[in-house]
Amino acid sequence: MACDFKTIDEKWQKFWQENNTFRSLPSSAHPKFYCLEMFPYPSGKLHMGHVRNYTIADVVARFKWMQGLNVIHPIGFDAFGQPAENAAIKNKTDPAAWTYKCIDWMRQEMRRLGFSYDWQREIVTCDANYYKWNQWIFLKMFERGLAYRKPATVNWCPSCATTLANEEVVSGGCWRCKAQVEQKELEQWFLKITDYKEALLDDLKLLNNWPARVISMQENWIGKSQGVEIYFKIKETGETINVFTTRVDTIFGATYIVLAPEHSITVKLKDKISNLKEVELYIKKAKQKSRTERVDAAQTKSGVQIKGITAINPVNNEQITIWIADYCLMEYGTGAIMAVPTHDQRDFLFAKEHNLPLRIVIQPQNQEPLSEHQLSEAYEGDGIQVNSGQFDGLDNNQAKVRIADWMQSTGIGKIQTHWRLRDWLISRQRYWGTPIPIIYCDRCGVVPVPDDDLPVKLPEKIKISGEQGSPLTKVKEFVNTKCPKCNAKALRDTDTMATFIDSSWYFLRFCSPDFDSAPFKKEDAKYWMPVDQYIGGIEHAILHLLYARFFTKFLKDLKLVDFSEPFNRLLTQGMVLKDGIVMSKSKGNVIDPDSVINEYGADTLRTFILFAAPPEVELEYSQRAIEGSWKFLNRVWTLVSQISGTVVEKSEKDKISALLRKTHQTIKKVTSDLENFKFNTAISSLMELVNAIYQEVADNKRKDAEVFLAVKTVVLLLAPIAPHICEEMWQMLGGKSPVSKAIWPTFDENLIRTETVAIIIQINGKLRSKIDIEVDSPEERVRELALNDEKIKNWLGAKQIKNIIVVKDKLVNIVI
RNA sequence: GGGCAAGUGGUGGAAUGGCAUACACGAAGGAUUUAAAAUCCUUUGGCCGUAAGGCCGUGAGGGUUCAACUCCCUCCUUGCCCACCA
Repeated sequence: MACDFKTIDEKWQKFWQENNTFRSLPSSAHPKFYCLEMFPYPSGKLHMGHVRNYTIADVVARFKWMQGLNVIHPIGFDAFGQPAENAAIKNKTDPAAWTYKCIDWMRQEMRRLGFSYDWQREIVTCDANYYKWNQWIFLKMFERGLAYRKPATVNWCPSCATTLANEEVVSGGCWRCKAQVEQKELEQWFLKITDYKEALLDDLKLLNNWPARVISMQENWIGKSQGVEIYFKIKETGETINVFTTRVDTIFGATYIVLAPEHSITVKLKDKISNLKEVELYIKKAKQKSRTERVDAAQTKSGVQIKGITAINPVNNEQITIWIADYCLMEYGTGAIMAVPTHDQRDFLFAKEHNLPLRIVIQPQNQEPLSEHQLSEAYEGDGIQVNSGQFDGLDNNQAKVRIADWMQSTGIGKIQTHWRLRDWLISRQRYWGTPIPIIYCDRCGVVPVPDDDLPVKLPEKIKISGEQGSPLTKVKEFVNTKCPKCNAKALRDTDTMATFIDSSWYFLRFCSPDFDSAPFKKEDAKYWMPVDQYIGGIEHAILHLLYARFFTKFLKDLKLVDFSEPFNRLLTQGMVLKDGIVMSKSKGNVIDPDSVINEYGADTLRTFILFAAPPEVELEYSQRAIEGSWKFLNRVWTLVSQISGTVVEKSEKDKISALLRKTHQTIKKVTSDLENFKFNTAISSLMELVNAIYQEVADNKRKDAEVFLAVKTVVLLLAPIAPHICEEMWQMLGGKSPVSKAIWPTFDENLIRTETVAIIIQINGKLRSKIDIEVDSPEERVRELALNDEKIKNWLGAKQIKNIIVVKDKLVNIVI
């Protein structure tokens, strides 16, 4: 009789819900375990990527429950964001209505997958009870000077009169109306994440249980680099241009200087520039380009020389030309670079384009010396200094240090540390987000909304057209207010916050979701935090994780938390593919999880997704493999059905049977596999145990205590993976309380140990024979047995034995 | 362009430096069935051989080692992330 997955799914989902099985409260009786997945954006339906993410987390949570830990496993919705606004424009509805509809749908799907959430902790970030605390944290940052305003450029569509996100700019045009996108400067709010750059970098060392590649991505993003700031004098005026370089060893090869179009020197020395018109035209054009356009690798090496002024290289007093090029960005370094075309590929291409001089200053060792006129690309490797004055003959890495010291002591440069990390721009000219709690008063200036007036509520049911700027600017009741200081007429900030703010501290809100006098209750956070296991996609490896770390450090400075890193252990799961490409709407290869659940049940989908690949790598969706998982679960089901009604017979006591040993081996293997997220091999070994039970029942017609134990063990070990049918089977086997809260089985090392062990015999490293011998046999005996083995004797013949290597209980290798 | 992964049967994938291909899918054969589905059992890396058995084999080429899918070097391919980041 095949298993009726659908009925069983519903029965147990109802049971868990009615019995609050996964409700978690602080308790000193058991150690806590905080299991968290990256909460979803409510876009409409769950996709396979969600299913994978949440299934992995669910197995971890259920496994920890069964191991007796006090587990917190919450879920919520990251509900603010542009898609809701766009959907509202398209369907002429309200973003709130659309969002809550999506949430209802997704919540239902999550229930249908049997996830063990504590639903009483659910949070939705577009709820004023949540975003109130975004505003509160923002104001705390404002008080401490960590939130500040400065002008910044945005992508601006002149025809829609609205700002565009980078992804809404499609090859230089607006995605909706195709109009040419402009760059517009606006006063915007920034958070001073750079104040925490050192801690953000240093504390990466504490994250031993994060994937190495996420650590290195964060390191690169923070981008600490040691280098030298070099002062180039302008011959004609005596002004100085500061240049930052990490390759000071190449300074003698600098043959020109490149400035960012925004560099102030062009304005300052206007009068001296002989081709001013040409220069100004270039600057104007460069400023119109979006950042992405400017950094587009396909772009030609455009640039223009500033005529009438020349720079002096301070190390050799050489006069060199000065250029402006849009590939040089003002935000990095000093907005000016020294160009060394022989040892930097970008400079090389630029120099070739504009016919600029080359000089080699580093010669590679152990190969033909390079020459300027034969160079086809820059040489960026190490070597020996040449054409470098008193530093000739030094190894370039040594020279780097010597030149830097020399520059510092002679005052032509200064050793400096540069960071790539910029402050975080959080203003969005959008409706569907947290209003920025700031009021502008003619008399008092920038005034923060007092704590007592929080939340600044987002006006509801307003018209959103996607045109004529931010919708909030047109809501008079919202914009017009009174200054909290002087009570005069004043205006609210009409921007909203970037949604990454919402996800930067939500893990703390889960600890006390209803608390109403602070973002979270200190004692609760102290009990539950930090997150023991965090699980999510690699696409969040940089921004989300960095912002969450930043917020945590800030909250520590506020003394609201006593730890500096929010996530102890991180798992980044791989993507779900179909036919070798990422499953996505745009590719049209999406499989709806719902349809799989309807046909095969939630447990089948869960088992498949865990079995098909290790969690960190890509997973290829396969209908056949779904059926395979379904077959396996049915096999287990059939076994339990057959055995559950029968009388248990006594088993022979005197010896440890193969089945009992296999049972204990499987407990050991599955336990360690689940600890290490090796779900695929955990399932394999469960399959092996099930196969072994089938053999016993078929061959020996056994239905004794050992068979019962083996079957019960399968149900327990499988419970985190396929919880619905395991609950049902557990009940069939006489379990009184839910298997979800049953005690995880333990193994007996004595039952695993065997008396004999198979030793492999190699000749010159190749397998030639095998023998069974007693465990712990002395080397002498192993050697003797190996040499007396018939097959080995044949192989050896009269050949001379050079050496024999014996690895205890494992192998003998005879070298001839 | 930079950084980081990965490359193993027809397919998804196993393998603390020690039996390569566990487990599963697919395929072939068999049992059961009036028949089919489902289920159960057997076989299944390639080549040679009736067989016993042998040889080859983890992207390519080198190296270290008694022994390499695993460690080192060079290269190729694919994927991901970041990107004129000085």
